[in-house]
Amino acid sequence: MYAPERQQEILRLARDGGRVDVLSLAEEFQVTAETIRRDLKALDRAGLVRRVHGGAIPAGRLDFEPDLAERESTAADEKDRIAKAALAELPAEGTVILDAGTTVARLAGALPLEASLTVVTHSLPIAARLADHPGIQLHLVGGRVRHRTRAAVDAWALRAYGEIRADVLFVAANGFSAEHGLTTPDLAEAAVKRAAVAAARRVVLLADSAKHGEEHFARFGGLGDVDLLITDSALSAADAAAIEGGGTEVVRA
Amino acid sequence: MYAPERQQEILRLARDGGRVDVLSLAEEFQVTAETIRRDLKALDRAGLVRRVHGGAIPAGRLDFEPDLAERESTAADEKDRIAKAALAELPAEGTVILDAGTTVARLAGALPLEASLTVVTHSLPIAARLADHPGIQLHLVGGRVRHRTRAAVDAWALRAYGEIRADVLFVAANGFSAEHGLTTPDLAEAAVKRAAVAAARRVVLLADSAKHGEEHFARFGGLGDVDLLITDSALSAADAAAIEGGGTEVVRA
DNA sequence: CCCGTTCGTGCCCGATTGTGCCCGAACCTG
DNA sequence: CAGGTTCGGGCACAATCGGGCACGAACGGG
Repeated sequence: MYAPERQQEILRLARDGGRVDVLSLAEEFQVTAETIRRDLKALDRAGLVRRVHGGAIPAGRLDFEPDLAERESTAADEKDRIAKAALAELPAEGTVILDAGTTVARLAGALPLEASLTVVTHSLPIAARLADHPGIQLHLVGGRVRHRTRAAVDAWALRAYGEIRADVLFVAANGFSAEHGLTTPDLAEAAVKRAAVAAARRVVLLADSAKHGEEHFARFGGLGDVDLLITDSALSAADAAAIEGGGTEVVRA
Repeated sequence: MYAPERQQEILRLARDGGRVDVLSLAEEFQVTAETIRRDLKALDRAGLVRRVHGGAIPAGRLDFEPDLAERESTAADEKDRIAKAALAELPAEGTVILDAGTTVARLAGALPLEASLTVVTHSLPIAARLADHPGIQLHLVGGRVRHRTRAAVDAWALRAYGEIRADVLFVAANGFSAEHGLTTPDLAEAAVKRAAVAAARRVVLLADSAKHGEEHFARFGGLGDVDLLITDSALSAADAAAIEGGGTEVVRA
């Protein structure tokens, strides 16, 4: 039996039973658990199942995002501190744009209940989190929704950002550096980020220090577009000074 | 049972019952209270429940009037049957628009995992539910988000629906009757519904029989705009016949 | 026909995760 | 304010994970 056949069958079993587990599958297909793990990883990357400890669940069954709750726990502390520090950059009143991303989602969750703001976002999880916040006027930016990031992209999103002007944008990036600027793996998302940057008077980049020096496929701006970078204390003082030399203020939370 | 499964189930219990408590959950799932606390913490971090001493309550239900919640749960069976019946109206492939509303949300949750569709919606909960469905290309309609319904309205939404053409629209209404047509309490939502109706080749109305004869502030169309009404068996045969006389097919699930 | 490359798989081992237990602190209730 | 309940952080243990390495089969160019 070939690997793709096996994966197809695993997917069928997962959908039929609502769940599969590594050891039973290994027994069933007469292969080792490692191979099953590789299969599940492949299916997970394809977005067809959701990997869990010990097995997998077919995608679409869960209506919450485990990664938002726990998978980010590796850098959760840094992200929390960054989000906390970002609160200080919120205007007392006015309009802010929230980009997609777990750190920005933390910020959204940390918004004080008495905050009174207009928030614009193209991120589905962030919108869901803010929808019942009493003081927030929420504007959702539409578009095609990418499965992986749950963020809206493409024409509708670009046009919406082209029509507005916000006081502050909180933006995330998968990689940032003085040389290569701000990068992210997906072109469509990069385009939306670029449009959001253009729509904001002030740009605040939220990125933990692990992103520094990283470089991904799509570039959506340079550090010169960023007024303030909020990162964690693991960014070296030298790197911070280099960035500040370019005119970007740096906060190490 | 995997942790995410348990958390999903806890979330369901919380939404159904309006509340959950740590000890009962520990008993129910045969784990210790610590584990339940961790689950609740994860759900709390994801913004899906709100943690309280001794348990948790589902997020977003805080401002719900109890009688509204109760009415919702009493009609749950009907809504489920209606949603099930609506599945038969899905095209094998093509584009469908999903309006906001609890019955339509149930339809969204009941979409088979192997479905392959393009879905357009302006409802935040429905979008969240479909965002990681592997076979669905999801397009989100943006706009101002109303707190109460978590649906996007106003200019962006109207323009988006003005630009598309879908095979089927599944629409909800707070009231429907041959005389007064389709009504809902909010003008802005009515405008969006009207735009959605105009964007679809076929209009399917999902409404339990309690909505029949009800009349609300904003009217967004007549029964003549509806090709098919799916309701429950409590709608009298006479009423059904009257509606069918107007050219609208009626299914009593 | 040969041989280097690639891919799938199995094995090993340190790292991670989920869960339970414990205890001081915080919290409700009366 | 007192007493019991619940919380949350720390620790431990077992299961699982994932990266690295090796082996063998299939493939393809010379």
